[in-house]
Amino acid sequence: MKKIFALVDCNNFYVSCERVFNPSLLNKPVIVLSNNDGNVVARSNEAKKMGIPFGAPYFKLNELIKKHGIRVFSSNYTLYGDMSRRVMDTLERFTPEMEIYSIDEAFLSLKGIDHDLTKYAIDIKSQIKQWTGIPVSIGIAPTKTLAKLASTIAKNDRSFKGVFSFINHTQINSLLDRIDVKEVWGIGEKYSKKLNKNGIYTALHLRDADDKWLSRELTIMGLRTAMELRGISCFKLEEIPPPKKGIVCSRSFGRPVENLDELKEALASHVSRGCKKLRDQKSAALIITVFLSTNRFKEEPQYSNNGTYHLTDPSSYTPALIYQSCKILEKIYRGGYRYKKIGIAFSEIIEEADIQNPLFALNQDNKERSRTLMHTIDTINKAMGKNTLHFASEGIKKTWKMKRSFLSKRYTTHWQEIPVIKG
DNA sequence: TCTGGGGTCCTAGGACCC
DNA sequence: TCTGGGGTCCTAGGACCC
Repeated sequence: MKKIFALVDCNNFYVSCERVFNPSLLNKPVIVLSNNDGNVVARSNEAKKMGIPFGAPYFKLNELIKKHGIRVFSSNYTLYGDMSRRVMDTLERFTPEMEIYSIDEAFLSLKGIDHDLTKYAIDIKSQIKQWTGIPVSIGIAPTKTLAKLASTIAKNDRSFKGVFSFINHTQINSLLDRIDVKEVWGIGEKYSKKLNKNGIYTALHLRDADDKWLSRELTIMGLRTAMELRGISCFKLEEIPPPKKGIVCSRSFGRPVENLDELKEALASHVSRGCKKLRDQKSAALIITVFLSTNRFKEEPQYSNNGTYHLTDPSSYTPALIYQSCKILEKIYRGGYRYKKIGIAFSEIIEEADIQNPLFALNQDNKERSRTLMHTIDTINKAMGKNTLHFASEGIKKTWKMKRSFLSKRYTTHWQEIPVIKG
């Protein structure tokens, strides 16, 4: 049977989440900032119309914000993560096969749905709106790449009311010819420039480009993208997310940090989060990398470096990894610089099931104890809230923590912050 | 004063081996 | 003086995504 994909894409997701719990934001320009209140990562349609680009640094927008009364929010990932889960739970009721592609997007397989596909998608859309308050756009097509484009068409052309399907469409060529090639999934800035230089400006041009040229200039991935535009499916639905091959945890500081002990605190809390991610996916790492850097936007002495340590046994045991990463930090740290960011990366990640106990492990008891300790901490934190228990090395005051000056409440996950309806 | 964080895949080139 | 050929593994870097 022919494949049929639907891409469900939440409109301006973070802004929409804020609006669900704060209706005064409707029809107003709203932006949401990245971690540390750095850049704009989500914009309402009104904000987009004012010409605020994705990624604009917040501090450059002061005037515009004042002039137009733009509402500003810090990223509230606790809220967005929970809203995402609600949207995905709703989608799951409509199809057994689905891939959660990102916090605000999911691919569905509509193979075997025998009623009118567009009508079905309209039902999905209104159900999500009703149950979660989040508006979505839905694109339907025989390949993922076309489904992505279909959802963009659905979003941008109001006459489609949020749903567009390429299936059995008679005007595909003229539609593809109206889409800039850089809108195509997999074609970024560099590739679109290269394509333009060679006379390829639209999705239609890319579809009809020469295969050999494509695979030479854009690698096999570019060729696959063109194939997908032709309706030949090359990217399948990934229903079960594969375990991560690398895990990175880093943050920039709310203020410059010079002091080694403060860097260690920040590092320890990143390691702690990273180890939790390892344990959540039932895996352990063999390689730790620590990296730190100064603020590259400042005209002041710059330094960045990283250091790596290979563990003898794969581990996800927080205290051990904090210890090792601090040793790495001591090696790469140079005094006299104003640091902006520190982070940790875990690689060579092994699944727990594949870890063989070393033949002559003398410390089997210790291992068992470590595992129990981690499990206990994770369980308590799950029940009582993140960071109920944490390691002393992560610090108490954490004055280096990221800035989040415009944080909304955690409406859906904390009893104290639940919205109250006044009668 | 102020510029995010976390991933994936592919390729070229070097090291090393027979 | 001559400067093989093929294979594998690893790494760094480049491209992309949200």
